[in-house]
Amino acid sequence: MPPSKKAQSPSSGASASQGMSPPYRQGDAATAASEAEAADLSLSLSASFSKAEDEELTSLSWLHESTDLLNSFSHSGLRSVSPLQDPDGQHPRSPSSSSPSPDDPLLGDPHSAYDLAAGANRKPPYSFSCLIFMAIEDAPNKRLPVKDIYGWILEHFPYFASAPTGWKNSVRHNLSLNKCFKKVDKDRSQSIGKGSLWSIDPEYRHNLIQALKKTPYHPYSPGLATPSTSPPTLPQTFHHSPPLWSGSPLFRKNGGVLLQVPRGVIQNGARVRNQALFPVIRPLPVSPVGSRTSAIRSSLGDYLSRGQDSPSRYSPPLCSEDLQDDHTYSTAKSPSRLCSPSSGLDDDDDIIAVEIQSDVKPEPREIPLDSHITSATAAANYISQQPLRGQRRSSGPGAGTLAGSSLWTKNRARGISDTLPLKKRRAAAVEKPPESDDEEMKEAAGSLLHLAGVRACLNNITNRTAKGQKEQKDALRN
DNA sequence: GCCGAAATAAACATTC
DNA sequence: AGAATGTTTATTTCGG
Repeated sequence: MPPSKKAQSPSSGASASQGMSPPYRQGDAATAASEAEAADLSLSLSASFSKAEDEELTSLSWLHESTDLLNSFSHSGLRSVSPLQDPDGQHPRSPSSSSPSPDDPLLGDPHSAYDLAAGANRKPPYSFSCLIFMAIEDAPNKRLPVKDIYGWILEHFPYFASAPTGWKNSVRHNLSLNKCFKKVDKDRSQSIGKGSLWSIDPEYRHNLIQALKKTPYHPYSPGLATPSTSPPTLPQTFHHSPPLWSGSPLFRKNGGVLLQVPRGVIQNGARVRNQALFPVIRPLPVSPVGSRTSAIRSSLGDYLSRGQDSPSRYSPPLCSEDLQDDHTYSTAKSPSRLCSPSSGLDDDDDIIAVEIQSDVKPEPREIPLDSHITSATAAANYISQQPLRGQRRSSGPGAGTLAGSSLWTKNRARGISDTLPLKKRRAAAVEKPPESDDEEMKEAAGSLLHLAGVRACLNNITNRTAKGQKEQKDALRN
């Protein structure tokens, strides 16, 4: 395509994803909540998480309930923050390109981050994948034809009503390229007219949830403020915040008043301190934390202990705190993918965060914790399936990460059969052992398997005996 | 400057 | 036939 055409594109260069870098500013009254509040919250969270154990991941209800709880927490002395806006009102500013200004009218306004008025002319902060995910999740049957996905996006994001029509192409592009989405077999869904129904691949569902957790409006997105300049406000465990959207059960349950925005408008989930929605996040060893943090961590610790006591039970999706690994749901190779459908691993499988000790930065990685990943082979396989650096363009056409991670899969799949449809090739690729011969990756695999294998084995053992579990955990932490 | 992630554009195929 | 849908490739942008 001629570059000139690109230049003419009104939306070129203003991708939503790029606006998704944490455009937050931390509030200055975030330390107001009392110790007692933190303790209470801790207890409540524990109860909430305990309840979550009994729920299935097929529903986000556990998420929303926790959101509710933490929303109340957010009103107990923590100040809301808002995304920054470009002077043109189109895109959130990245923190790097802006300096906090006390005069910013958005600062502290809990409802201005992405409200109806702004939404009409501001590009949504959600990637297309997230938009599609939300649309499908909002559907009664969790499946939608493309046309209805358009409709949902239009309904909830007025921006697109006046946006160039290319966004529809992008939606279709995402649906096709993103392995998180899959077409419903048309045999079972006839009479919907042209096209197919699209649904979320359960295998990648938590990846999408993780993507949503990266809503740019989350005030404590890692890129927001450096720890040195920001007093400890929220616990580390509050690092990711799934947004609420109008169709979410919680939002509905509260009659749309939960977050006090007009019904039908996408809610800025960042205003909700619901970090602990993902209770199996294992807090990393970080710099000194406040008592609130400690309280939450204590709560999480309890949850973790209980969760490991019953490993077969539900365990909410883990969110790695590693910014790189977790940067997108697609790059974070789905742990379940690791074990592939044939392994029987599903969303209910336990996942552990492997904490790689580093003087510079901890790099937890998601490793499925089940019988399939307790061996060095499994860990090595996990590593070997990671996309190799430098393969991006040379390995073939790619459209980014959604596309990019599937890119790797696809390219591998392509070697299997160029004649099969893309997604069938993917499926075939999953069954085929990885062919990575990259020595560097093997070395990395060795390193990681040591960490992952040791930990996974430990956990496996501890799953058998509650007593052993506690001891192993202690040993692990030491 | 490189890389990753995502958006965007477009060509082409398929389906209705 | 034409529009909608689906797939694929190429390119661009921007933050890290």
